[in-house]
Amino acid sequence: MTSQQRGGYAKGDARREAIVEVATEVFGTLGFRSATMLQIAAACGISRTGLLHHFPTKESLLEAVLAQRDRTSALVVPLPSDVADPDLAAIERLIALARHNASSPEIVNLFSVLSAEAGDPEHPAHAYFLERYAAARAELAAALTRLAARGALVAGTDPRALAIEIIALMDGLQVQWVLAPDSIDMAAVLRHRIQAALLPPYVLR
Amino acid sequence: MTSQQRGGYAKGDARREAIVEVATEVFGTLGFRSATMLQIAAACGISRTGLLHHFPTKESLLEAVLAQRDRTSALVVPLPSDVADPDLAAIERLIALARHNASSPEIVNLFSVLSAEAGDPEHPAHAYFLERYAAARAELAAALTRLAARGALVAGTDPRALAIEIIALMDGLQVQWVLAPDSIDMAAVLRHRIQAALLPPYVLR
DNA sequence: CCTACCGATCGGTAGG
DNA sequence: CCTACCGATCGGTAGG
Repeated sequence: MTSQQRGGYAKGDARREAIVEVATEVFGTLGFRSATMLQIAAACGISRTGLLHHFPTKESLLEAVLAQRDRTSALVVPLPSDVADPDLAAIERLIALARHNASSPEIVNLFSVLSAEAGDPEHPAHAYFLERYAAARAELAAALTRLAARGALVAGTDPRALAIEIIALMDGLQVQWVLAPDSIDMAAVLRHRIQAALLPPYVLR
Repeated sequence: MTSQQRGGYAKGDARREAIVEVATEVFGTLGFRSATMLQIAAACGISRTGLLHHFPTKESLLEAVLAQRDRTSALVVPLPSDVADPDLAAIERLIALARHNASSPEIVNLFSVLSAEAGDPEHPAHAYFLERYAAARAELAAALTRLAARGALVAGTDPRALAIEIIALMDGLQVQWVLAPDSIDMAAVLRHRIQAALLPPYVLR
């Protein structure tokens, strides 16, 4: 027991956070299945069994990585509290997220690789992504439905179909962007598509 | 080469084709790195060393899988020779391909998983997908440019940006479709998006 | 956090 | 010199 801090876990927590960051990069590069605990431990500067002290299984480390992403993605692109139009703001957050992702290749890699890998029902993150996409479709469709009710969308727009399309566009742009970052402006393409669905005077930032 | 010829390799060729089909499914489910030669061999009903007789390395098997996909994708959705409008037909082929893919989950899995995995520069299929996407963007952009010159596209459409968007849409729809096939109509969403870029009297089949 | 281990399995190659 | 494999085993590494 060190006595630098009384009864706290600051040192262990900091180590865990550092491990989760390294694991995010390794899982993003190699996928969950191909990544090994030894590689992650080495990148952390600890032994494999040392790593297993903090995360007893490879799956528990994956859970921590996904939970950390869910926590921080809400923080990096916060919803302003003083917005005049919450539905429009929800859509602008998607564009801001795409813009932010373009400066975080390791996060884009992570979701691009894991979401594809998780198509296999046996994959440990299968349920996570199933729920994640269902929730994303439902939330975005709800916001678009409210916008349609106000006459903000072009006539004949199906909110649910547009929600599926926008989410697909974000994911597909990431695949191309990972391969050729300089050729793809994710935020610009996304913004252009969504703006095309809006009627004047609605303009995206 | 037919299978009736004297002194031919009909038996070996048939075996190789069967192996490539099995490998397509295994690589599509687990990705290249996580799939093992033993799993593929077992699924073929031969030994691992028997498999290595036909494909001396795992990478050579991946090459054969990708080459086979390139060959057959041109066959499943052929370009009709009597089309009045080749540029429009090229775009209709994309929709036909999406429709065809919805009945071939193993092919969708393969490209969804491999294209994400190949974002890593160390991945053996990295160069393949780099060239594949660059070529796809260039070809589609060229067709769209010709359509724009004829006044077939809505004013202000950037052919290259639209090409990137359409390809991203196809890829992103596949990710969602693999997770929830019944919730996603890939061909319908794709057709709707492309139709929205066309001016009357241009109508997609 | 480490050393010391386990049952099994990895991609690839030997001779027959 | 060709094909289509086999059982056994190489040196290393997997997750736990």
